[in-house]
Amino acid sequence: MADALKPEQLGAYFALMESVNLLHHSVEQQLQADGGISYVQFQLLARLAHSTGELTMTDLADGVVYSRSGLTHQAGLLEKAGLVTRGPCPDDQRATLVTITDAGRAVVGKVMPGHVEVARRMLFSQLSEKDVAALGKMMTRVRDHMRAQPPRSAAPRKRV
Amino acid sequence: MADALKPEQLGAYFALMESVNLLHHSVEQQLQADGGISYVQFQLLARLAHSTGELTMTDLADGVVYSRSGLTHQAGLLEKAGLVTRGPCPDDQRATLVTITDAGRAVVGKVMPGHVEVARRMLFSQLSEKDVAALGKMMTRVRDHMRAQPPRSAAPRKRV
DNA sequence: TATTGTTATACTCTATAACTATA
DNA sequence: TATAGTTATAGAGTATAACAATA
Repeated sequence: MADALKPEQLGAYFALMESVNLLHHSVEQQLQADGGISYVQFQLLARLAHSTGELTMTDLADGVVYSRSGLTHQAGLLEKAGLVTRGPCPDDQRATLVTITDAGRAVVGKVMPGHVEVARRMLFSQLSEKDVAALGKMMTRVRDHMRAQPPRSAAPRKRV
Repeated sequence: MADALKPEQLGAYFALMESVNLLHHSVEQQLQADGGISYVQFQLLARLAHSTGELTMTDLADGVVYSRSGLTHQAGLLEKAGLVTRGPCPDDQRATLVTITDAGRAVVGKVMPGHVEVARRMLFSQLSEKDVAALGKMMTRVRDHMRAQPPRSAAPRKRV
């Protein structure tokens, strides 16, 4: 039942997608250069650093990664790099508790200034305070809506 | 010389990145399901369809792909799928002219309604007309700035 | 000498399915 | 029976470097 988007909407949509693509690309480069990590890994480390320091795999996955195996893979890489450790979870024997190490926190700290620099140079230099406030409100609303949306692992049209 | 971002900026930044990630992910799924193409391929086809129908590889790459070989690869896939053809360019013997086929236009047409539907459901349902206008202005400004920024292929800190 | 594009190659990310173990 | 996580594997995307041809 969806007709075409209004030209304004279409323009906003493409500008949004392209801007974030470009930003994302620059951020990936910066993170790789300054800390040898990807944006996904940065998100995982940041999430751990901002919590009590340890989270279960499932908690860690939410919103960052779209498949269990993908997270296992990334957690394995982070562990191999010494940035996190994995151990049993006392509350639930099935779960794995991921803990950020001092080295992990150090990487987050090392990477942050450059990360902020990129965001500032590419994004915030072009936005007024009002813009930022408006953008923040909109995107928070949008994000919450998206997170709520379908069961998060929407069925990908399987046969059978 | 960059200090930490203000909390508002940080919040806006992360909400923006996560929203677009989620949106991008949904769009990829929709495009794959409805047309068997990726978002990058959609962008290339859309760009061709909205131009005269044929563009040189370099023109086609701008803003969509970050390496020559990546575009060659994608163009090869599109050609194999019968969605574009590649031929010599009369103006410049070095260049390759990429032309969208009827099948290519058909795929764009086939995929559009679902694409719009996703954008509407995930994004525009949460935005007022004013929001869209503001977002469009901001992101257009940001995109133009990003495109202008460094020489587009910023030197990736090589050794030697 | 600079630019356009391709090739070969290698690496990363992601996803599916099958599996183990706990709840 | 459902959930948490891992493994194996396969597929797609992307980038680097070396190369050929033309400007």
